[in-house]
Amino acid sequence: MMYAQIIVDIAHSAVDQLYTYRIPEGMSLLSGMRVRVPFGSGKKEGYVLGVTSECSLAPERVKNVIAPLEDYPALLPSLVELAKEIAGSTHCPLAEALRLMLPAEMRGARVRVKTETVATLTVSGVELESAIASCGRAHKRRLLLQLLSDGQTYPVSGLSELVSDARTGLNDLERRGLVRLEERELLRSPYPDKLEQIPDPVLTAEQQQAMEELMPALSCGNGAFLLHGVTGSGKTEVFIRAVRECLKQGKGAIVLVPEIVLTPQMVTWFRQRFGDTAAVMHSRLSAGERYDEWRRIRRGDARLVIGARSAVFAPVERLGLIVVDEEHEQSYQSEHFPQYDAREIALSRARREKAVVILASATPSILTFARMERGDYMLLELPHRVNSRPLPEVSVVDMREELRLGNKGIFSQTLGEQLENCFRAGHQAMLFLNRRGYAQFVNCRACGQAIRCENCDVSMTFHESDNTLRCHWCGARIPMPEHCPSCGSTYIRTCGIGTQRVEQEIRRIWPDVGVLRMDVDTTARKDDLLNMLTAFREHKAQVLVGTQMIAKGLDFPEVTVVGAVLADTTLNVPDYRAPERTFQLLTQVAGRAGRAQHAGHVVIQTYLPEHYAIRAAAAQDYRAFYRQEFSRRRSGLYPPFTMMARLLCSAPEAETAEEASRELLARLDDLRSNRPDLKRRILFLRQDDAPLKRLRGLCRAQVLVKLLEHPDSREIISYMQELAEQSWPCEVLLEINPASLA
DNA sequence: AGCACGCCGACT
DNA sequence: GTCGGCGTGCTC
Repeated sequence: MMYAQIIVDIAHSAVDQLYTYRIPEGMSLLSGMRVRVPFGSGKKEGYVLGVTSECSLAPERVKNVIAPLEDYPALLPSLVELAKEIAGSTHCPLAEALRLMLPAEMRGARVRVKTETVATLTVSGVELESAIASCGRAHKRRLLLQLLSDGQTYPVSGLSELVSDARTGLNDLERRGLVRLEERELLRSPYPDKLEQIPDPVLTAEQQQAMEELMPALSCGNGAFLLHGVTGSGKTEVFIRAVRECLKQGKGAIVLVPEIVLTPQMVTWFRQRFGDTAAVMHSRLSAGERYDEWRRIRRGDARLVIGARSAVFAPVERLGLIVVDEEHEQSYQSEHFPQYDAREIALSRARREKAVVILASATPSILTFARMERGDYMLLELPHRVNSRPLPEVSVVDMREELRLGNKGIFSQTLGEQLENCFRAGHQAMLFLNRRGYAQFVNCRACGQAIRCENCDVSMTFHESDNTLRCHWCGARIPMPEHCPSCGSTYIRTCGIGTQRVEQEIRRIWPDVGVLRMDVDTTARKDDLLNMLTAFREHKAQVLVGTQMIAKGLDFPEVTVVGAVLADTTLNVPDYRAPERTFQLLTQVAGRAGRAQHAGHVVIQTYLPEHYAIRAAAAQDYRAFYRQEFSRRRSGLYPPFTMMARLLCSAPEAETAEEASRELLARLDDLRSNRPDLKRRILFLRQDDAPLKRLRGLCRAQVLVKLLEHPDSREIISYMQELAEQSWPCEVLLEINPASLA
């Protein structure tokens, strides 16, 4: 008798264990298969993690597996191991981690295999001739036989377009044994169009050098690389060659991009070079598309996968390479549970499966560059743009000076002139401002209060389009009031600028120039974003105004002027990563200029022209920025030297959250007093309100712990995890180095 | 996650 | 006396 060790697909710690089921006679189960099993009073889906002939349980307690859900193991062994690692490190139930490995719609059988009927001729030569001759007045049947006479298989739907009611004729021909009709699986492809193939460009000496360093690693199947190349240096060409080498060796590859919008562009680049082998994986595919793409990959029909962070779990066997493009992007960190970081997963998966990892960026994250310096990654550098195109010329404009000269507008004289010249020459421009809406906030000149959201502890942003105030945290909107809600005065005004204001200003100064604005307000629907990018690429507008959405890796050859309308918006965020984000954003934005034949101009407007992040970005000097930022992190005790852990308590009543957080603080304080060895790893421990005291109607209190980056700190984190999992009168969430400390 | 069992309050 | 609240505990 055989038994299966099964994880039931319930993401709850109470059932996070292996259950033993009997495999009935005649059923063959393999490790990795999904099954239906009786559980408690009902039926559940489960994952077979092992098959044994032993069973230590009393036989009457063991139930039978009902049936496998697929006839193949949906989970690759290496991905099961990866799931175990994620479950262990993020303290989530194994079922939850296993779910990451499958398209969501596969669970609960919410999606079906789509099929079509296809027809093939079963006869040829003389037999076919006589069959055609015997058709007599049945013209349609003769025509069908002639259409099929090349021996190829054709879908019935296609034949129906040429011959009306083809199905009737084909049914008759099948009865007579001339044609075989069968059901064939149909794959819903997100990018069905065929693309023209383009030849390989000649590699630059730097690209060649990078390939030479990559080749031995690709052959022996291990190694992690940091590909640091300035914007426009042709990093993509290096991945394309590395992927090709990998496929040539019969191995598979995964290319991660930070944003779903960047996938079509990347897919096009790859498909232009190797046809339709690439599969796409990201959360915006339709259920059917995602399932079909997943199956193409699982069956080995697609060995190259391109996608956003979830694609790191694609079921690619014999994986040879994982590329993480724009490695520094925040979006590789998952915001929902389990909170994984696709970069770390890529490194771990690659190590396990003997694959190469390439982390690529023009502005590597401080953490990645520090690891490279420590020897974790090999450095590949592309310090020059392809075809010796110069980096764009960057000017920094001091907006204080501008004000002193009497310019109260949002464009400095320099930016104004650049835009004017650009428009006159018929070129395109991009204006970047990391704040959507019309104004940053609205305040009352009588009482000085800014208007705040009822649910969240933040000031609301004015949206001119519908004369509303909106909360950018919870999405609440209220009509723009005429009186101050606190003192009733009518002296309320808008402060600061947002993308809407920039758009309006362009329309005012250059009424004939076409403007497109891209931010979450204009790209709400599924295809808005892609449509706008296409429109801009096709020159349907001359200026693109946008938030960081427009900064990332997009390639618009006609853009010659790029303006950062107010660089300080990202710098003034109270977060230790603000300088890093600002530098990355400005460098990326600047890199959008002058990518083709025309030289580019970049104007950075700021009230802080002396700041090292702005200076380094203007000089396009990554290493200068890295050196300063690294020493600031060390002296200020920020990551990667330390880690921040937070227990966040949220409850409808402030009192509940506060009490819980005080109790949590007390427990951690006990740990600190009882364990002198751990005490020195704790840099600080404090309880207070979260910076956003109220969010979406919940009151939030927190316990913040700053720890030295040291193995001992693991134990403290584990203890905090245990605390979080205990039952509290409110929700308690543990976050490690959270992306935002709001 | 579900569903059972179990111990205390107001209802035909 | 019973119906029903949701607290604790188990599911191969």
